[in-house]
Amino acid sequence: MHAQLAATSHQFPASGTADAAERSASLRDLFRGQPSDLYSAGEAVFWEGDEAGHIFDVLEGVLRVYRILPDGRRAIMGFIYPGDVLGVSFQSRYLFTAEAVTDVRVRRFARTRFFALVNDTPELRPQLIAILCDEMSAAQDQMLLLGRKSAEERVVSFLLAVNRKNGVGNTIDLPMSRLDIADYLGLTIETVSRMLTGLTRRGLIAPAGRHAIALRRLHALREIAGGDDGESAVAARPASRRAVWPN
Amino acid sequence: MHAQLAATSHQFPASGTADAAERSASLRDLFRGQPSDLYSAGEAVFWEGDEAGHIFDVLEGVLRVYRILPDGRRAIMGFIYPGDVLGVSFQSRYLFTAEAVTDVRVRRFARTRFFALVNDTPELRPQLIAILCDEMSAAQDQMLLLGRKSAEERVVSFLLAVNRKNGVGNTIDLPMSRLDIADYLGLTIETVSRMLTGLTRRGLIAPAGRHAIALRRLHALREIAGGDDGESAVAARPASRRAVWPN
DNA sequence: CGTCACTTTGAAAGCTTTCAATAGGAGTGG
DNA sequence: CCACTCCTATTGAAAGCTTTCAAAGTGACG
Repeated sequence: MHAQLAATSHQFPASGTADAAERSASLRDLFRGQPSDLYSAGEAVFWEGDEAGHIFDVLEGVLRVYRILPDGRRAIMGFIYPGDVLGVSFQSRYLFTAEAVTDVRVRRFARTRFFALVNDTPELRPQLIAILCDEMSAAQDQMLLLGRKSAEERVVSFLLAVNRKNGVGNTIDLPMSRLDIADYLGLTIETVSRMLTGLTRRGLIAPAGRHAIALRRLHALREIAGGDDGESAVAARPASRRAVWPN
Repeated sequence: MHAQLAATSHQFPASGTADAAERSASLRDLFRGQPSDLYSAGEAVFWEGDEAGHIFDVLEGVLRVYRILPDGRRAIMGFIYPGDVLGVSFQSRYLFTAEAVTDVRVRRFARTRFFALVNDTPELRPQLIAILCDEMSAAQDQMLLLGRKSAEERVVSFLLAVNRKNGVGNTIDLPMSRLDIADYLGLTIETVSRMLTGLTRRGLIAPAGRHAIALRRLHALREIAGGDDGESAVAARPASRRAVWPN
């Protein structure tokens, strides 16, 4: 349930699961009617340090958001999927660069107007807080991963997170390159590759081409991942995405 | 300016620097009149997974907030200082344990009532968003540190962050143990110790007892830290803590 | 002043990275 | 439609940084 991949975004529940109150005024409805922009794979949507002019609703495609150290080392803070809202956790400037991994379609909304509207709409305010809390939760999962997990645990955690967020029946799509994955997990491409090879050899996963992997033994994988988040945690916290401001 | 240490808290400007608008209704004013609770060093204020009943204003002392993997590995998500507000980024449950590093005095406020009040007070709403954005910013700094910095860079980044947040003339107080620092930086106590020894040998720092360190050559230290955040970034983003909702 | 916990230091081991080369795929042009 | 080229991914071997294991040193506290 916790959007581990989306360090800086929030995925709303599928429309079918929204209750009446939420359906009547969802944050993402604000983007309805906004013109949609296209970005080709590799293009930047905005740059770290830019004036934070807009907030984005991702309709199609996947983005990576990252920061870079002066000497060029890159750390990817998260991958943004369709249904995520990108850019809510900024004040005046973007804290990272957002780049299209695949071709991407987004709707843009002026940040100023976005906050003004949310501020004026009582039903939307808790949703904004919920987004930010989800982002913090994902960021903390990632800090735990980066600070205390082994290479294999990181890779498996990543695969499971992708499966939760975007998986279709235990097969996951990985549109990003190995370098992207490595920079997200604090590893090198070689290490990521070796871990995937090892998991394959043990029959835990089955790569299908470069950008798809079938997860074979979810239970074993979850055990490897560390078990700190994921299904078990979800079971323990079923309502975590619901109302924040208890009206 | 970004509160790198406070992964889950927000430090308000000193009262003297607050402008008129902020002074009239600061978020922390909500805690005025609340009874203050004392926790001895080592005591937990709340536990990960607990129902998130309260939000805390830290008056004195330092806290550590952490998560633990099933096998016992610990990752400290941040240290909370006086002036920080703890617990705003939770939905229904606490995402981590908060424990007193030193004796601590806090004011408690029911989370439900806190959000209700903020929701009903237009001047406070942007402040809440600002807190959450600052937390995200700190979390991202930490992800960059954990994912892409060397042991020495991590230790120096930490020292500089403490100096920015709590330093008095280039001398910093480190109330937490080496184990706490290690678990915060994704290292071991031995590595932290070795890095401090190395920095001392090179004349970059001068330990004064176990829990205080004088920073000798700030410029050189900043260079080691990686230069991604800190003073330079502050210079480039002077107004980042100010208004969020552009009224 | 002694004990206990924390910190520092040393040496060896281990995991990940680095450097290097091979393999595999996608896209392009003939 | 196939061959060629380039980019990405995988694999191998050695190096390096951090950890682990162990022991000595230091400081706080009773």
